[in-house]
Amino acid sequence: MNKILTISEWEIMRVIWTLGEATSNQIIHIMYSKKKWQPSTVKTLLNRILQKGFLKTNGARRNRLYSPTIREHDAMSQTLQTTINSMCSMAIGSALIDLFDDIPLSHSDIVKLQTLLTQKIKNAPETINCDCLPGDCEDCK
Amino acid sequence: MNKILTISEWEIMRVIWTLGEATSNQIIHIMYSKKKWQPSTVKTLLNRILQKGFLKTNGARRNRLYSPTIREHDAMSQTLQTTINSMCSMAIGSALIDLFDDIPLSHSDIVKLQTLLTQKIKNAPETINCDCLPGDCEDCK
DNA sequence: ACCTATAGTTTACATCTGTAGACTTAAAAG
DNA sequence: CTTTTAAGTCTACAGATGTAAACTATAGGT
Repeated sequence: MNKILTISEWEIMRVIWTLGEATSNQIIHIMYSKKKWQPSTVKTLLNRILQKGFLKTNGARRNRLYSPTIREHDAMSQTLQTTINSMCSMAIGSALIDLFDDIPLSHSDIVKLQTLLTQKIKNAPETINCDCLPGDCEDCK
Repeated sequence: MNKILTISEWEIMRVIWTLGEATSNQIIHIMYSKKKWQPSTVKTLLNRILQKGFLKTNGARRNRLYSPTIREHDAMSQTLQTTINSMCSMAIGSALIDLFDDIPLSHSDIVKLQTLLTQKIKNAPETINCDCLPGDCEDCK
């Protein structure tokens, strides 16, 4: 599946991931208090997400339960990966470093990240090549 | 400016950032070899980016030079930040950790990241709260 | 068994995106 | 000076997205 959740769809998915499963009614109420979205908006989004395959239902004709078909975690990585794939490989590192300044990370996240980096540095290349131009990019040296 | 570059627009921007500035003709050729995009496609994209304010021109009526109004770096952080803002704060950390496994990072990027984390861990909170439901999220403990 | 409220389905519509052909006009060539 | 060529502008069009009203049918109440 190469579909991608949009920003609005993410808002819906977040509440379902958090609740584990939910009825449209629940989601409608939550989205109203979070965003003042109208019931129809939520219903439309729910169907679109269903079509994209990120949600499934228990099949009930009424008070149907919606639940995720993918872990939040995996969806996040996927979405971020897609975004990053359209950017210059050479510049990703420093952009992420910048980003990290603003992103709230828990103590344990940081420890995990440090462990990962300690591993990763062992085989890290000296430089990452720019892949913005066809062929070799002389300007990137 | 709260505009965001789309995936296709990123492709164009990447070459301009790499070259510093460029004529439409240059970009047309490069995009043809990279993506087989037709000249019109590039022209349209160029204008849309201009309208969004991420590019400016030198005003020439012909062989006009296009150049960025924002650093690649900053555009990257901005775009990633927007994406991340629609996700659960609590889950970002571990999603990024996952991501890092696949992202190529240079030796020096990793060192910088390590330095940053060493700083960041000093004031890191024990946990980051989930912000997917309105009010306090009991399910996230 | 009948009514009603509401969950679920259809339709709507403006804007954005991806992709590109057609048209205009002025710079370059002859 | 006229012609040609190509850079820049306009138009196009299907599909995605954000946002929501209108419609339908049935589960649950009386």
